[in-house]
Amino acid sequence: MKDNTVSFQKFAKRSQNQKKILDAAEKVFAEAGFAGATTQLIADVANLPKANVHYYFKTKQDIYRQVVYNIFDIWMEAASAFDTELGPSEALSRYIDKKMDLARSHPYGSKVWASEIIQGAPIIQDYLEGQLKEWSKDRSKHIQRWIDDGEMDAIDPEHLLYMIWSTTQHYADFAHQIETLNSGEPFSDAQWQTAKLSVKTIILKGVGLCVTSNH
Amino acid sequence: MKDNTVSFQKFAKRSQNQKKILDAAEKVFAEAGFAGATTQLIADVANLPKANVHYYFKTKQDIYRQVVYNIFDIWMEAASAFDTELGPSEALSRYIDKKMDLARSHPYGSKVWASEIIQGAPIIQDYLEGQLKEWSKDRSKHIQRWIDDGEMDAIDPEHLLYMIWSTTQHYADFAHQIETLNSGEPFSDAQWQTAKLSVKTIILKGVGLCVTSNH
DNA sequence: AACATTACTGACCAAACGGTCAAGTTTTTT
DNA sequence: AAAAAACTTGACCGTTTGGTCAGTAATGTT
Repeated sequence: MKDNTVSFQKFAKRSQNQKKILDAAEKVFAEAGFAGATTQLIADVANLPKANVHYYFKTKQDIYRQVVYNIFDIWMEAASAFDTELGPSEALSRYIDKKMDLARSHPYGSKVWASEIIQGAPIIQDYLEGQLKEWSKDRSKHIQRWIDDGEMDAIDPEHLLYMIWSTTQHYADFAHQIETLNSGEPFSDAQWQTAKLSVKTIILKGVGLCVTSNH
Repeated sequence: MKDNTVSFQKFAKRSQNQKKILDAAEKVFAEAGFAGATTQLIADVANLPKANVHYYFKTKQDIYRQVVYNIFDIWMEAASAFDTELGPSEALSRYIDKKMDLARSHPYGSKVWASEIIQGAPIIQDYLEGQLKEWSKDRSKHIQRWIDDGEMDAIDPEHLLYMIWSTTQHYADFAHQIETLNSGEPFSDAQWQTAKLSVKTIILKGVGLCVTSNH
């Protein structure tokens, strides 16, 4: 059988094993840090022999790099929720919503990202200086325009962005602390709802806006 | 000479070397994580032979534990700035100020703390369940009282605390990212001032208060 | 001066690590 | 069916690690 189906299966197997490894690695890197993560543990979590992991990825750093890049892509895609065509209330509201959803759905990714930055971004410095810088300068300008148009309070745009990033990511990165203070229980759906609303309410009102509707 | 001076010197030498080691360790743990920090590097930064480090601390985990405990003490001391005898504006304002000052003066400590929580607090779980839980429940009650008395908006007190923690600590933990977005330069005095004011302004206004004065 | 305690350190070691490799199996292509 | 390519894996290896230890120096005590 030499039709496309076979080729697709071949591709699927490779890509499928790579995904298994990357998923396992994301969790292990998040819970142990780069140095504390062993290839053996990644292999165990992925349910593969260690040598097989090295068949798909040459080095531990290659796996790590791929994990961080994947996270970065997800962040950047979420960033498009910050649609400046909408008004400031709507744009900020949607962006915060999206970031809170990601904090819940991708906690490991957020943790790996946080650890990477804490340690001085030895791997993804180029992404910080490139895409992230560009994106944040661009959004800052839009926020400044809203301010100039009198649509919101005169707040330094970059600090507003930092506040949104830190607050939303806190629910992923510090989930363990929050869980401990929540009687050891993870947030329920209702608690996540409250969290999202609290964050949006404080930040929007804090810059002279108000929450428009609930997404 | 068998007076107190001698005993004090003896004590001073021991305590002085321990401090050298702990200061070095705080930096190394912050920049490499627990697993990535080697006792050799800690020794090098402390300017001591490795064997000497192990003379004062039995294991790497003992050093780490001490570092995290020291940080926790500093956080808790800062927490007293949240003086509930003052009104909500003054209390929150001072607390945010104090936390921002610590983000600037103790960035390594904040980073070690963040990494520890991210990895599930394997070492300091007892502190989370004890002192931190007690403190935050207590402050939450005070905030709730302010709300009940109509002194501020009805915001879930715990989420307000999380917002203060995440926002202030972000300036320490993500300092490298912020620096990159700031043309590779660390914040100047004026920029720190702006940061503090921005954070206070948004949060206080966000919960229906206003910044009282500048400390 | 003799003794005791504390401080210091180079050399060493077992364990764990990231990574390799040769020898196998399975799958795809011809 | 046979050759080629891709996948799988147990066994192995050089390096690095946290930690030990015996021996020495310095300091304090009598």
